[in-house]
Amino acid sequence: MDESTPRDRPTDVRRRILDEAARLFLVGGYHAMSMREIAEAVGVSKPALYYHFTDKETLFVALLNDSVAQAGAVVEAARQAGPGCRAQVRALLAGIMALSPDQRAFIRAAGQEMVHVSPETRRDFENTYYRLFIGEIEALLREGMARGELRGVNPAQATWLLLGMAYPYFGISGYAPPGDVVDLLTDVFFDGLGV
Amino acid sequence: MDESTPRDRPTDVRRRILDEAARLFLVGGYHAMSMREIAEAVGVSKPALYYHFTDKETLFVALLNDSVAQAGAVVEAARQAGPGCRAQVRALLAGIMALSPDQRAFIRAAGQEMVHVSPETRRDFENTYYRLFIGEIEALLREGMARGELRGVNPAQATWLLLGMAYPYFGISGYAPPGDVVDLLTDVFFDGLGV
DNA sequence: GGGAACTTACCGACCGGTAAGTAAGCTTGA
DNA sequence: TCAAGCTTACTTACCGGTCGGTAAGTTCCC
Repeated sequence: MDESTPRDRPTDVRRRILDEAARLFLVGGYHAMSMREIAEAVGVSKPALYYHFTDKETLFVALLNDSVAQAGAVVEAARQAGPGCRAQVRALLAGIMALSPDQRAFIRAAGQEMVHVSPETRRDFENTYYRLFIGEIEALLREGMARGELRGVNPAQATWLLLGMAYPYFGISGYAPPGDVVDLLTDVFFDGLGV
Repeated sequence: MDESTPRDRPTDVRRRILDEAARLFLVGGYHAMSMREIAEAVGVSKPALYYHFTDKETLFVALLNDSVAQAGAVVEAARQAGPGCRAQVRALLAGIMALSPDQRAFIRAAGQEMVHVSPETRRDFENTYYRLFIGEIEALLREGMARGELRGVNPAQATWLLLGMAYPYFGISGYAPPGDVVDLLTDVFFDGLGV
């Protein structure tokens, strides 16, 4: 199949806009992702961006949706890791650490930068985020509790505990977590650090 | 002592600038904290801000230093909570949860927004932050390990684990964590969730 | 007089967004 | 077959608005 035509296919430009926008977003958040800079980085004029996305917020939401879809796929894969909750949690953490550092940094930053979009957009996004990511983890832990594999906490608190433990490794763009972190976090979550 | 003079004492204006800057920062980060809006909120002209602070970055750093001093005081108080590491960790978490939600939200946001200041300023701040907060927690945990109260992890990893677990409760400005969260986090950190 | 604590009025840079024009390809009717 | 007309994918040039920051003047107290 012939992919290269003399003229770039339009989907290429759209894809490159998203890539450059994500790169700039990682450098300095929503405000660093200026429409002028994105256009320059892609090599098109600024109104070309507005041809592909109605405004800056729409472009940002497209980035967010890509990101949440990736995160959702990680949870879905963890669910397949077996009926045991511990194995599922370990697979979830392994999947998160297997994302690129930039992907993790993007997920971290995205939550903070939602203040810059309209309330309706934010609400829509948070619903998607909950449905595809947080809610799925919560369900996974709830089932583990029903099977008696966890104790002493409700599913929502357990979810935030688990994500919180992983959170420092969502840190800096470009920083890879140490290799044994998946085992460490799994062990602490289930067994603690006390002697 | 007479606090009210016909003319406001200059330290009052300086204090009010810091207060309004912090409030605006919490609404939408560094960029939402515009010098014009701060001036209007305080009820002075914009150049009055530049009389008290050389530039926006200096003002922001003053906010950060206030915040890190508060956080450092919490760690220092936790250290007094006894020779036992578990009691110290519990006191640390209790101290964090006893801060106002806005103070916690500020600490959370500050880390993300350091990208907007110059590299030298960031480096200076990170040194202070480490010296007064992270490093002190790390020392506290290292001493606990030396006494055999913790196992299976190095002090730096344990520090980030502990802070990560608390992190979800640094979340939204205005949200107070549930009352039992200190016990929950302490128990998970030392004993885990496994049956 | 002189300094502390401001004010008014302004600067250039950058922001998101748009109006209007255009080159290239695709569709369709004679 | 081939020109007319429409659509896609842009371009140049510009808009009003906000940003951080400053020069120069003013008021008030010691």
